[in-house]
Amino acid sequence: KIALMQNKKIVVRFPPSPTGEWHFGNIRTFVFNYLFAKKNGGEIVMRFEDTDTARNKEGADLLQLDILKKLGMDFDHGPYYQSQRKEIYKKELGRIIAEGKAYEAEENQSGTGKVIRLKNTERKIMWKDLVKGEIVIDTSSFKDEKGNIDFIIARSIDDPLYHFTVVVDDWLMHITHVLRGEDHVTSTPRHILILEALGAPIPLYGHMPTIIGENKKKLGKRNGAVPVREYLEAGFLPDALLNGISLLGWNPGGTQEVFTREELINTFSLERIQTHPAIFTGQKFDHINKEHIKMLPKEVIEKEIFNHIPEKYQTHSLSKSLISLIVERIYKWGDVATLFEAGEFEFFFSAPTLEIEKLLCPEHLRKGATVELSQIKKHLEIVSQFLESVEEWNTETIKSVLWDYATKEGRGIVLWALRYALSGKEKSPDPFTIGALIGKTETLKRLIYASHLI
RNA sequence: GGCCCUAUCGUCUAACGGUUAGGACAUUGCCUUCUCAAGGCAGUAAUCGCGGUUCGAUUCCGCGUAGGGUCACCA
Repeated sequence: KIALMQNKKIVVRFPPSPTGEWHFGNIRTFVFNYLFAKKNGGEIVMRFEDTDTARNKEGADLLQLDILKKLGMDFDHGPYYQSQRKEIYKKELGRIIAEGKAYEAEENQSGTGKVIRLKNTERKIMWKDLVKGEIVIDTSSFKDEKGNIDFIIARSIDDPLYHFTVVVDDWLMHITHVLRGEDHVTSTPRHILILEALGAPIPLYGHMPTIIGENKKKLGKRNGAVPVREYLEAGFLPDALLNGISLLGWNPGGTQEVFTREELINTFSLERIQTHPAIFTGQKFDHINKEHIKMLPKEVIEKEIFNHIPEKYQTHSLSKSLISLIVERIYKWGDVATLFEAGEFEFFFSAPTLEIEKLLCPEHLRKGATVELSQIKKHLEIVSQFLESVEEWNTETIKSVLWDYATKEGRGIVLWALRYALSGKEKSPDPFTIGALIGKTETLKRLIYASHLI
């Protein structure tokens, strides 16, 4: 708010460590930064915090950047790498030492050198957190086991630690809003102290609640943290993912739950971020994704589905006709292949194997009538005769020629037998649709085969 | 354990002192020209506990309980 009043351009940052993959815990922080910046015409700085070279993972930065790109989350500055900014930290560190605000201390964990500490006094530090409200923390809580309140900001003049580098960068990169996870709440007073020593302005802080796993522990590599990449690979839409992630710990107040990217940006506000942790289950993601699929143009849906049909079926002329059947059975593109792999549509491509008894419909569909295989045989033969006469072969004509007969003889009985004869499955699309798709010749062939079985 | 934060259906959440505590996902049942899918309708399900303040508390306060975060020469 203050920044807005000063008419200062909003600048946020996203500072991941290149130590692993995005999961829903850490990506959510960036999503909120992204939405906040876009909503307010601000800018985003991308900055890798890679000063702990031992923890860095080769290529993690590129993978993180790639995911961001796939999600359509762009940034305006960077990516910067802290490992390439050591001279800057050295200069600032040297300055505050010279000014007497920090000092070299003799002690050292390994006993082989010095360490740099920031001078500190016991006092209360307060800031108005953008999501949590006013927070007061006493610096005396920084005391180490020896009672030393001066905390370490660098291993040496050439080797600054996280608290120092973040603060210097946030200052030099003109960050106005530091929006980060709740795990940084207790380090905020340290940052303010360093900022004061530096003579730098203090940005606005906002700390979002943690996302926890089903065991109520912080989401992490070892705790249910599914990589966002896997969701992308499973065929979730980027905008749907953004929608689902946003709803984890934020909502605009009404009953709307499906939002386009634009709607998300327009309605986003820090005030409506939740103050308690949210459990990540991924439960709503399927549903949200389906809703997003429905918003897509018909041609796009058809194209995507076709592209996800396993190759060996793609070449078959039937594949395109199956699309309308597929669309209502999937939540995400990856489900298309799953459907085929599970053999759900196998009968469209080759005649099914049948078990005679299954031609009889289940008890509860018979409406009290007794059914025998000999009757089924007769039904199948008569149905074949009806179909024989159909000239224009499609779902409607097939249905109309059979409907009265099925109604008279018992729809459950006749249609079940017909459908099973065509599909070999207890659960499948309706027999008229199947018949229309596989063609008159194939339909009659399967019916005759089934009746000969009896 | 110290310090900080939090507490509404199974889950995500709405209700800025007065509601039959709302929605969504999931779940259950029914309907929808046999099954499945899709769609429609309906149902089950929550204010952590105890004290205050108040005519009236989900809402404000205190205590308790529970959960989260953090206490590095990691970030």
